[in-house]
Amino acid sequence: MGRQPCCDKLGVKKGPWTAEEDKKLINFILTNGQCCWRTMPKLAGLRRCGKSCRLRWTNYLRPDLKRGLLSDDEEQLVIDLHARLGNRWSKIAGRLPGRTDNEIKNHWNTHIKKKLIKMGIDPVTHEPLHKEETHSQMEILSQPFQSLAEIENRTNPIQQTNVVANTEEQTNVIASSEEQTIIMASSEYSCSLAADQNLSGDDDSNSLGAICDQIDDSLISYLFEDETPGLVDASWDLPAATEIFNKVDVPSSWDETCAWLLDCQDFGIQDFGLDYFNDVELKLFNQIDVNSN
DNA sequence: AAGGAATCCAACCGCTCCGTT
DNA sequence: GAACGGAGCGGTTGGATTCCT
Repeated sequence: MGRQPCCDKLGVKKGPWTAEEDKKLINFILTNGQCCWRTMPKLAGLRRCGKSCRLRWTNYLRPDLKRGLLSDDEEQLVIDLHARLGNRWSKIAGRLPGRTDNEIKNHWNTHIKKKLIKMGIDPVTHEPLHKEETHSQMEILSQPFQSLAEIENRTNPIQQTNVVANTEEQTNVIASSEEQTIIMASSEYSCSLAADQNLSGDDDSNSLGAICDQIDDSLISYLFEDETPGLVDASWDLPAATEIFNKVDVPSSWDETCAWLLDCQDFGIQDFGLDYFNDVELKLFNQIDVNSN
């Protein structure tokens, strides 16, 4: 006997969410909390699968989400964690507050993967793509890279030259130069990774490895634990957070409401407790009702 | 300006894990 | 221990947008 589908396929809407659906979902969760996803769509008056609701909430509507591109530091952390954990996006996301596994996965596939390949690094193994050549190039490196961004910058002059290239011959010469730089970059990356993985005990405070060394062993042991604690640690104290939230004006329109919720991205519901949101949602949805009439 | 290619990202799908009965 | 159901995870897709010719 196969398992039942997570939802009744008939009559279940798919595709992009409308503002009205978002409103219903937010309304329901703020009122009732994140209860059973399976029954939530029905209770919330949504013709959606429970999974779809959960995904929409966790990846887009949650008020504690950060928006926009990952910072250099975040990107660096993702690379390092990926080297250790592989494609365990939820574990990686767990160390980047306000970021979702989906967002990190997308960013990896669209940005970081390409950067690593460009640098001559295998994004799966984090090993240099030209391993045999790499060792002979290692001595050339005298200045450690400080970040992925710097590695990129160092490759830029060649890219600029590439634009000037017109003949096939010129292009070939440039390609080999670029390859050299890629090898150099990947060598540095490998050294950093090795240092990071405690394969090297050298003091390398400026290297990528040093940045990654900020992640201590306790973190790694945590990452391999089965249970994942909340994204935001206990250093958040509820009264202080509530005080901050009390200073936030309740929005006057639905658009503003969405923006307001996104403005709260640095805070999680779990930081304030359901009681707090029960209070806020009263104000919030009184406003929504007024504006929708 | 047009249209094809490339890129991005929200959303879906299928699977696994884990708790409950 | 088996069966079941809910939740979460990671891979993939497809539509929208941007870039390029």
